[in-house]
Amino acid sequence: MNSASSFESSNSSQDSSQESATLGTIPYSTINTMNLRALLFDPSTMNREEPFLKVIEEPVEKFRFRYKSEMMGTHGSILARSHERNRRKTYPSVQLCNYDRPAIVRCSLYTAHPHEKQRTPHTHRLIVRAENNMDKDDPHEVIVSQDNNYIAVFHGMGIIHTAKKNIVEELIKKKRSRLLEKLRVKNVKLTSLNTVQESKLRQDAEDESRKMNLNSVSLCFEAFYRDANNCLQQICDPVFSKPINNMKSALTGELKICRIDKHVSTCMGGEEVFILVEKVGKKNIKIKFFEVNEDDQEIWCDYGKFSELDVHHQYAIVFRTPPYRDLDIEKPVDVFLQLYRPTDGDCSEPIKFQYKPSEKMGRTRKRPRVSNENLHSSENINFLNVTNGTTNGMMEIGSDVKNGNDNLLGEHTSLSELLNEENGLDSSEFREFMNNLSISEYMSTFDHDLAFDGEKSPLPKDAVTEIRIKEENDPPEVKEEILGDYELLQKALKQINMVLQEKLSSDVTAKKIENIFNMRNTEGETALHAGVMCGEKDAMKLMLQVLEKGGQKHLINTQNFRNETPLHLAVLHKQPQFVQMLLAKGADPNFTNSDGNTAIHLTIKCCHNECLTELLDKNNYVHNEHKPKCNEKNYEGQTPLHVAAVKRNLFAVKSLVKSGANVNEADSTLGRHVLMVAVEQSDKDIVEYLVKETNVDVNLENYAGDTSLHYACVVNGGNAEICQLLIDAKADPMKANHEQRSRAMELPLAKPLEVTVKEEIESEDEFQLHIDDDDEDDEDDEDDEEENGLSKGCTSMDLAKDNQEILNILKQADQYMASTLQNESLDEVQIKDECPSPSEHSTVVDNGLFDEQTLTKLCSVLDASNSWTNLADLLDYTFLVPSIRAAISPSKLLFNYADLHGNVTVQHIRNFLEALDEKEAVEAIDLMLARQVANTGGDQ
DNA sequence: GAGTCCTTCCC
DNA sequence: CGGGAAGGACT
Repeated sequence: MNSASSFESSNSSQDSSQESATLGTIPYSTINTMNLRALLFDPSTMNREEPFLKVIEEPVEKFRFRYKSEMMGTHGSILARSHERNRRKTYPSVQLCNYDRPAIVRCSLYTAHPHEKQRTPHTHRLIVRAENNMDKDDPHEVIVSQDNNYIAVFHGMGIIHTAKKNIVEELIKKKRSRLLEKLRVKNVKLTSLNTVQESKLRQDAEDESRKMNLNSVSLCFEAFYRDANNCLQQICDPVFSKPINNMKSALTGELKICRIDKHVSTCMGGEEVFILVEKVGKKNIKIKFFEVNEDDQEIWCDYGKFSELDVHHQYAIVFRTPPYRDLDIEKPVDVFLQLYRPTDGDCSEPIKFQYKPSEKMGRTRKRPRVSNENLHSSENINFLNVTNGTTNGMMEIGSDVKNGNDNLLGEHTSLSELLNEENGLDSSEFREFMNNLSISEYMSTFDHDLAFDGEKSPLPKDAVTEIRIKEENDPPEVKEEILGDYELLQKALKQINMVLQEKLSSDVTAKKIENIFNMRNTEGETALHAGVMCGEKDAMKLMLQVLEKGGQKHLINTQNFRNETPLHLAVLHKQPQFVQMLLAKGADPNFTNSDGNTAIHLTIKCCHNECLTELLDKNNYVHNEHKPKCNEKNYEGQTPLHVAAVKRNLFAVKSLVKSGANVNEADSTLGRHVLMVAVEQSDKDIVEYLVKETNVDVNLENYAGDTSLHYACVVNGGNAEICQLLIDAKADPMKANHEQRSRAMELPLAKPLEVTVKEEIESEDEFQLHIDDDDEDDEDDEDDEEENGLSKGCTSMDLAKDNQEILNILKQADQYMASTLQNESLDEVQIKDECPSPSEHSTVVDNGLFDEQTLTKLCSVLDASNSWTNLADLLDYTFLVPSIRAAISPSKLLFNYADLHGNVTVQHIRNFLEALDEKEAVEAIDLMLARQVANTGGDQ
């Protein structure tokens, strides 16, 4: 394509008559635009063309630029791209076409600017190693002729990375020799440049050096012949190779995920994932999740959720997974995850990631969930059958029930009797409870269902697989230990019944009961867990009573292998009545499961507000020595409030706050408090509730020094509504985080090659602006720094600088703060020694420039006359003008800016206004100064 | 003064 | 060759 473009450009300057001449015998009129291109590339027409250069072998895309100091020894040379495909070494080559005499083809190093017209010699050196171990600089020349088919091959070239300090000198050297050569064509004797030319050269070199991309170069090929004066005459336009990029540069560097802390997420998304990455720019990186079909076509994609505040330096990103496209998947789905750089579209190698079905919280297996309504559904009874595994088991239960003598719990009367024995389980309360308990009814239902449905009914799939897996995996001798939920429950009830029948002494009974509640299934669960799982309300009542009366209340908190207590399971299965029942019998709500979650955490994770209400209801704790703790952190470091905010559950947030949860508690992973989490979730309602109805501290910062406002400015591109809420709650937009400001990080990492000239210029301006900002910061002296901690880091204002809407909101706070600052510390007006103003009474900006009266006056005058724009110019705040123009009072914003950001004195402003001939304004300031002198004098 | 970037050095 | 890192320079 290079040859094509140069070819076309060489033609494009010619008018049509020449063009038809160029095309030889073909009459111009017969050539339409469609076949013009084809004609030009037709070999038969080509040899009638003007000479041109054609790149035959492009150089490799990436090559290591070495510093001079690295150049001892050999380091390989620039090969051609084709070398990557075939094994033989090939080198960048060009062919001179349409030329029939020997010629010189030259290769030198140029910038890789996207527009060829703007390419200039590059400051790096293109060298070829010579015999004496000396390096010869470009240009490199090769003679072409018929002998080599007019092909120039450039081998053995390397690129020396010119050190920063030498860039300008190196450029001047190159430009000088080129200019001399050019001038010699007209004036053979010329040996040096005049002063004007030299200084122009230096100026150009300095300009170019500033914007030169040091990590991308291009080879420039030119063709010459020697004229009678031995001067080089150009044969045709130069052509350029495709860019060669510096392999070692961090800026064009490879995107890479080095490590990830988890590679599975539920399909609901929202899970926090940490990745370590090779250097990225926080403003120029995305995390892409995508799925491909069998044909490797992308069928779904979404992006990890994070803000620039979640990019740790340039090497780690903490993000939340996006939800998968289908939230009801039954099986895990494999997807991929990769880094994506928007500016150049570059991607890292994808790594595997898996979405798993959204599970019943805390459960890895699916179990049939039983609610009271379908308590005795045939499905569940069938499950029981299967659990028993054998007909034998079925028979056992069936016979138990039919045979009234050695029964489970037998019938009502015998049960009542049993309970009346002097076993320590006797009490009127318990008797009453048992009288209300229809065990026989409960059992007969069992009987009925068993007899009725028997083994005929289809079994629930999950139950079957679950059991089979167990049986296959477990050795036969422990088979009898494998108990399903129902089986376990049955066994426990049976044994309880037996114990109660046996009329033993109370301590033996206690021992036996303890044994019963130490029976575990394969999940490490007791009959209590099983009772919850099965939704057996009556059985639960019985068991809890037995435990209580037997004095083994602690067993109510027995944990399964995931450290879940029956209470955990009650909330996981969204059974508020069990929660209440368990709490009433003394269950401890503060046990944590293996993820460190209390029942409160879990119920919020499950979004079950009824259970939460029960957990937090004081009435449930009347006889319970354990009170719920609302500020406990799980192993993710979250308090229940954090979870509630993540789940965007306003009800839970409110309930927790009312129950004494601390709204200012930080999580232990990032130091986020609830407000910040709510902001991260863009949950306006929770934010509003927190700022308006709780004692939340809006200016709390996380470990990184970010406040909620920082987040509000950047999450999802910034949320104006939430910013407004925070600002109204007195959030401080000038509070800086702990980030170090580094210019390099603010520059786009890699510029797309397609970038237009205009864009380049614009970004240059932006760069300039940053420098200005920084300079201001540098001049904002240490006093400022110590007083406000403002000097370093990034403020919300900084983060919002690309979002006009939010910027305007933050500016309101500026106004507010300016006025409070003033009211609070008007009498502490500082006088600065180093202040350049001759006036002793120049006030320092951070105490407010003007009193209210004066400010109002100034604003009305300057807004009316529009002189505020001129003042902005004089104060060097020209860049502010467009953003504050639309404000009700631009002057006020200007003064606020000057007050908080600049080191402008009242005297400066006064003098500028005088220069602008704003007499009324000057007068107002003078009046104010006079008042201040009077006040100060009075005080002393 | 720490965090980055640049350059040199080394294997 | 290509990767890594030390150490100085630069914000």
